[in-house]
Amino acid sequence: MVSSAYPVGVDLEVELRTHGYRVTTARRVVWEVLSAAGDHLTAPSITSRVHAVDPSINGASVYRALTLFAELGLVRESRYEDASTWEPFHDDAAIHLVCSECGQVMHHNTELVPRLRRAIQVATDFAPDEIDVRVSGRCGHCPAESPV
Amino acid sequence: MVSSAYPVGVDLEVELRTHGYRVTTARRVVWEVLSAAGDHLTAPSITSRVHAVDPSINGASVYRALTLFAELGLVRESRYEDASTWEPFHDDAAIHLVCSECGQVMHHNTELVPRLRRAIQVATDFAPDEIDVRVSGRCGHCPAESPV
DNA sequence: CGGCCTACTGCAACTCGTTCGCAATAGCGT
DNA sequence: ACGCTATTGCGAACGAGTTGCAGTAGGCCG
Repeated sequence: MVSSAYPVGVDLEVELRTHGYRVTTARRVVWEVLSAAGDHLTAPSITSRVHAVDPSINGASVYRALTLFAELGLVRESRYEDASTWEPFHDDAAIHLVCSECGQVMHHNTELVPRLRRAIQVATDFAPDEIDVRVSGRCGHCPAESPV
Repeated sequence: MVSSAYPVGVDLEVELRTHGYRVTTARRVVWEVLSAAGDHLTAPSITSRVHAVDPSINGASVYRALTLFAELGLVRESRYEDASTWEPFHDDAAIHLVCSECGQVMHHNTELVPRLRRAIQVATDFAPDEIDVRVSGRCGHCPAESPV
């Protein structure tokens, strides 16, 4: 809820320069929007927030910045419903609770995720890389729907 | 691998008639494709397989059939990468192992999923509905990539 | 078995998120 | 400050998915 509540701990400028990329206004603004939100944002909503800050930044550049950040491992893209969402990178153990009423996405850390990883390694010949857990349901702030 | 390896156990005609829908060629063919594959299929690939059987079936009808099946709870839609995929419905306990080499999607059942559900109920005020677990990694048939 | 009603389909145009090519612009090393 | 070139803005293009409409074909009824 609070801005920058995210344990980002990443200095964008350093990150970019280290990899030989330029620090530009577009990239800086997109990064600000992302880390201020902390949460999942769809690309279109990122674009409009970016425009609120600086309308001269083109939508295509927002996509390009997001793609670059993803390559650098600074953000993660995932698909919810009919749009892709982006959020600052956080580790696997955080699972996503998506409220089907209000659309809010919450995070929850559980020891069961690393355990799941181990279970897969033991039970199958599949070598797990990323684990993405997404739970749909109803959050505490949304009223239970009346029975049909 | 084998056709209809899926424990579908659903008679499309009955299901449709019960709900007052007509049994049409388009719906039958889409259903055949889905249950023959058993696996995750993207809408475009479903469309092309449908066309292989009957080229006169329009793409729009494929989408309409899929949407209807989803409403009836016969298939489930989920988003992988940049396209939505559809598969015959199976219960939550099955998680998805997506090989990033060959793209193959496997299922794996684990007791940890119901446990995860309980853990969420206990630890949060979120009321979980569906749980979707997706693991990316490398399947047993794909060679390990050489170190960079 | 045949005919009618209307759910469903095929078609084509449309929306909308995302990408691309290219000329202009602005980082940043010197 | 200067110049090289990575990056941007723009507009056009793309592709998945949707929609309105007129024609077609399920399937109920007589």
